[in-house]
Amino acid sequence: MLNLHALRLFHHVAEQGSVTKAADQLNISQPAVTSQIKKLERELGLPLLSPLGRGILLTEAGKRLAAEAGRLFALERNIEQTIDDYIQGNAGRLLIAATYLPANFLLPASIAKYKQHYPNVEVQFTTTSSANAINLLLRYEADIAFIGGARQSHPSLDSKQWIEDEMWFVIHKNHRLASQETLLAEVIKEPIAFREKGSYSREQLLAMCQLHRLELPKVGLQLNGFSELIRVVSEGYGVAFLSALEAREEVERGDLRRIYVKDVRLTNPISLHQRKEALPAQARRFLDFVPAGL
Amino acid sequence: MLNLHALRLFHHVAEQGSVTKAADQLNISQPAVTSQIKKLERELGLPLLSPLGRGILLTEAGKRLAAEAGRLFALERNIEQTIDDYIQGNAGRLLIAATYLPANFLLPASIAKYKQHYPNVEVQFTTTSSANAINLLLRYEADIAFIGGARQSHPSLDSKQWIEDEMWFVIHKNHRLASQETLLAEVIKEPIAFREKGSYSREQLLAMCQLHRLELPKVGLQLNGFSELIRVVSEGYGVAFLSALEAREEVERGDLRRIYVKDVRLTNPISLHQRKEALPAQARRFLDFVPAGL
DNA sequence: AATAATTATATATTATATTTATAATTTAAT
DNA sequence: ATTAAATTATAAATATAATATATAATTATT
Repeated sequence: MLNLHALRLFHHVAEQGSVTKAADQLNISQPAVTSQIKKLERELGLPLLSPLGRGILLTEAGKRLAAEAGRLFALERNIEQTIDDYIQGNAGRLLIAATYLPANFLLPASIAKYKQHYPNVEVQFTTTSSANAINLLLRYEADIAFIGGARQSHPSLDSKQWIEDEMWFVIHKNHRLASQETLLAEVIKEPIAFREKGSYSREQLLAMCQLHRLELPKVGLQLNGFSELIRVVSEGYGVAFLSALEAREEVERGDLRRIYVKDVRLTNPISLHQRKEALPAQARRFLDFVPAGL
Repeated sequence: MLNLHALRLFHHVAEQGSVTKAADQLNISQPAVTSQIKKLERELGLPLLSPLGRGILLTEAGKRLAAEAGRLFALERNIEQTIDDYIQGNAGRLLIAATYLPANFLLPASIAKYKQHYPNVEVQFTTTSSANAINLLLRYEADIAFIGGARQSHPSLDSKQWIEDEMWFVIHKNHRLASQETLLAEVIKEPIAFREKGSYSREQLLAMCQLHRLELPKVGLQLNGFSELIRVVSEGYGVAFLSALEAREEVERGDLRRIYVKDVRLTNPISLHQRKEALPAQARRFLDFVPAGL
């Protein structure tokens, strides 16, 4: 096990060819340098310097050791550079977890812009359930998580509201309710195309019916993804209750129309989660590319 | 400038996956390790470890740093090995200086044997004047010097007598004095083939004549190398006064004959010189292959 | 709930590196 | 030849840093 502190001082002495100059460069006193080099010589059992006039000369062993020390401290500088790149967020990994809504409608644009600015950062983007996103954060397998719907959280995480998306009722453009104002009681007379059990939209809608003391709507269809849902409603079957983000494109294109349900105004909260410790630079930089929350 | 001490402890922690095990391995207490790692985290501004149950987990930055640290400490072991080879005398350089007599008649056999045992040592063998041999020692451009003739020396060098070679008078095999006993006074009536001015044999012979209060011999021929000298005498011209080592082969072959000069018994001392500090292992090992002095 | 294992923290102690002052050596200058 | 300047070496005192001890806090295991 080499004495790397003493070796560092020796490295400077070898480079400068002088104990005094090395001490100046190191901002320590000359005797401190002499003493460390004597110590290194004792530890190695090799003479490294020999006096030459007023000054010193490297012995053969000294020259060889200096060459090796040069390699070692070059590697050290290399590592420092790597660390600095990492700290600056110019290298390393960016670990993002998200649920399907932000993963599909909000983040892709941000990730693309981020990658253009930080091409050397390896981006790992995981779409998963909100519960698993939390786990990834805790296990350091994600640095930030974007979670839509239910406000999942955890005591050792920091969470904040990010975007509040409106919930929309949508229907086929030729339906009599298309673009009409009406009430929830009217809407649930129509067959409803639902997402899977436990999904935020489904739970919210059922809760709203209970609140209004209405009969629960009949589950006309149950579908697993938002695009399947939209396709079915576009084909003319029933009403869908979903995030504006999911439906906006179809509505703007005119394939679907909203129903303006006056007595229901629900939103789908999307939140941002991270560990309590300081955010890694990669994630911090990424957030610069993410549209600000409301 | 990395804190290489703390980095070393961190390296062990990363390798063991445990602060406690690393402390055991390092033979220091567990809090010493924890404290150094906290210090490193502060210095780098990066979290390296995070608690995981009872135990720790490397952060992303920790994993990256551990990989870099692995490279650095592997290089350290490499250097240690190089140093050890050097200390054992299995690598490095062997720097020998010698004057022509040991360089030609004594050392070549030793160097050959040494090289067979230590093929990885670079041998540098310089034939030069005795004064320059001393300089090479002082400038660390030689580790040992074999000097024939005048007993050169220097206060900061250790010198010791090594071999005492006899001085011989030799002459052509058909000469009337060939293999005869006689006196110096008789010999110097013959023409003498001399080496260059200042050479040991020439000075010694002239001093001997003065001591015996004889007229100085006439310089029949002056030659610069011993082989030229021998060739001339072999061809039948005059008497040569030289080291037994130089003449032995020719005498044994019968081309030359000695003259046994009863009132002159001179020797050519060959001495061994080194700096006062410990001899490098390469030179120490080499001396094992050198025939012991008288 | 109790125990064992592990890391974290606080304080005291020890070890180590550094400074200050000065000596010794050598070169260069007068 | 003396003197002055530059450099490294040495010794003692000081400052800094690393470590040990004791204990707390956390978590997994029984």
